[in-house]
Amino acid sequence: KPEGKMKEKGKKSKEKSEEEETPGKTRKRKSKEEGEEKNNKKAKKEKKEEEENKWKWWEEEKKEDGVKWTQLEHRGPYFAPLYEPLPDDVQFYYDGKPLKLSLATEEIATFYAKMLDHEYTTKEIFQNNFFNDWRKEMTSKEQKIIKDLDKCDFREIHKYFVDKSEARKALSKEEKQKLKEEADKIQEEYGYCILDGHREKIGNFKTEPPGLFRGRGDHPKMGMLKKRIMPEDVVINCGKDSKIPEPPEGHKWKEVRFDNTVTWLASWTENIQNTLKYIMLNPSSKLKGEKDWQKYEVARRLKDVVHKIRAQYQADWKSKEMKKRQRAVALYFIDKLALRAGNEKEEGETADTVGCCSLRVEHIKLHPKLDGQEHVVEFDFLGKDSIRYYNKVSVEKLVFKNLQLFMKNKDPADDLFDRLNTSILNRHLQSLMDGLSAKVFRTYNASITLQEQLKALTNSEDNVAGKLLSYNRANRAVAILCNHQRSTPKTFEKSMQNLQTKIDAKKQQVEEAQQELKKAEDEFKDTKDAKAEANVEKKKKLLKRLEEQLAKLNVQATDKEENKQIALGTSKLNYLDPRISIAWCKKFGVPIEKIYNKTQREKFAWAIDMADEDFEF
DNA sequence: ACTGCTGACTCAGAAACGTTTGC
DNA sequence: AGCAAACGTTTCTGAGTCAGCAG
Repeated sequence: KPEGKMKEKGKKSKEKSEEEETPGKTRKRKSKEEGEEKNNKKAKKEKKEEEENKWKWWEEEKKEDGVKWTQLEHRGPYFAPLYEPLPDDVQFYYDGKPLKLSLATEEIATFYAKMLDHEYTTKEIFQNNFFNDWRKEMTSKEQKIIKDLDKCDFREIHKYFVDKSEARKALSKEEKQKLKEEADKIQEEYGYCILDGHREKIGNFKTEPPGLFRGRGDHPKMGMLKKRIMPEDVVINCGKDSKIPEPPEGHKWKEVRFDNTVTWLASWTENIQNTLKYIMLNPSSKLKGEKDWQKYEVARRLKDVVHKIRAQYQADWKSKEMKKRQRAVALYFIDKLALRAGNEKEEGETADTVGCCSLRVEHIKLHPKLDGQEHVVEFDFLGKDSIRYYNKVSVEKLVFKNLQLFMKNKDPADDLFDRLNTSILNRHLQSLMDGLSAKVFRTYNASITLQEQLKALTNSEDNVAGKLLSYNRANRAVAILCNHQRSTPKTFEKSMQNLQTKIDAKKQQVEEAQQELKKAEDEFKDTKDAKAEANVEKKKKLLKRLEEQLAKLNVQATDKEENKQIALGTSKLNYLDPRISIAWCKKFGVPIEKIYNKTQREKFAWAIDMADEDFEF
């Protein structure tokens, strides 16, 4: 099979390139390699076997509509461990005096105590929500005593957990190994299911442990008590003919059903927002992979009609119907800026965040002229996960005029698109193309941007490191488009400095090597003997190596700086058609391992198997 | 046709964890 | 060689999207 050969080649070239990058580096690495030789053989054999066992579901016929599986068997969720009471010498203090708490009250106290050095616990909403919920679980005796959170002293409990986690870190290698083996055993038992005759990995097979709810951003429910999930809360879903999972001893399930039109294995209702939580499969599974593949196919279909759609919404900017105009401007934002759809949310139940359709007047500012540009819209709002979206965009004159119109006679807190919501918008989109909804534009624009950027930035003359920098830059362009942010890593400044120090040192080495080469060349000129000639060659090699190392460091520094506040992972995992990246790898001889780690390769196995270097999104 | 609500699914960054690197 | 810092990976679970249904 040509595909198989391709893969082998990729692997070999990877090993080779890694050797080249560390020429003659220390015996340590070598001896390590030799020592691993034995295991290597075994590992290779296992790898091969595993590869043959891999389920190539993408080569199979698809199931009829709505049916997700015919066989599903699993062990049910793995429940969070029960609460272990504190030792007697670890005490809670109220108003300066030690107070022995009932078991339930103590457990909740530990949730708070564990978070003591987190910023959350300083927030009033967090404290109030916590205290309210805590008091509900107290005995009436405790309720009479504990009336003021400020008089509660959790510090001893806090210290107990800090010490405990440090003790765990300090365990010996053997003890850690043992713990790991125990965890692996649980993973083996509960972490997999059988789906249509194949063993598939489950994504989250553990129930969420009880604790204090931590929302993102300014969440009105932060600090509330998240209750322990019991088997009696859990609905099991499995195949009719398969073995029904056993509930933990002395317990029963809330319900067992056999619904093969859904993909979840178990579910329960979470008590904070009263919404459902599910146990589902890992991204490497057929069920997830097939859906992922399909998502990109829908986005590729959009590619064929996007010009028509754009022409139409531009025409609609002049529509007589206000509703149509709003729809057309909103769609323009979604297309151009990759905004999310923006469903309405229940006020007071969640953090105040918006997407396109739920934008309010206060979230945009109109500048007829700004920094030499015309018709500038300044966006400033909190989006998903309370991540700030800030952008100044020059828009078409008609869009600008329409926005002025939409904002006329409105308060800052009024909806910008008062005649529009996501269901109107999506119904319209569905009528334009089967399967089209607002989020498809994000997928489409992300993927097409990657493809274009890769084309524009990659230089086939570059070495692998240089090509990877281009890849990262293309990836970064997408992350910026989708506003995928991260907090600047705490150690950023310092590690940047360290890198700079290394660069300076390397520069010096290069200079020295240059001088030495010069010296060697002079000597050769004088003596013309073979030894001197060999020396020249040696120095040349050294210089070349050092220069390469310096170049690599410089590339690293650039990459790091450009990346400090941008999260590449989300787009890589969720928005970029993996076949684009794989085609690029094959075309430019970059090993796939350089851009996708093991987990990612498992998730994208379908794409790795089917994409060749000619793939076009 | 719109409204509200629910269910099922994707997508999101932080934090925990494990491995590698550099001193 | 040994240890801590840095870095990459995995886990966790909250926050969205979107379709379908009842009224």
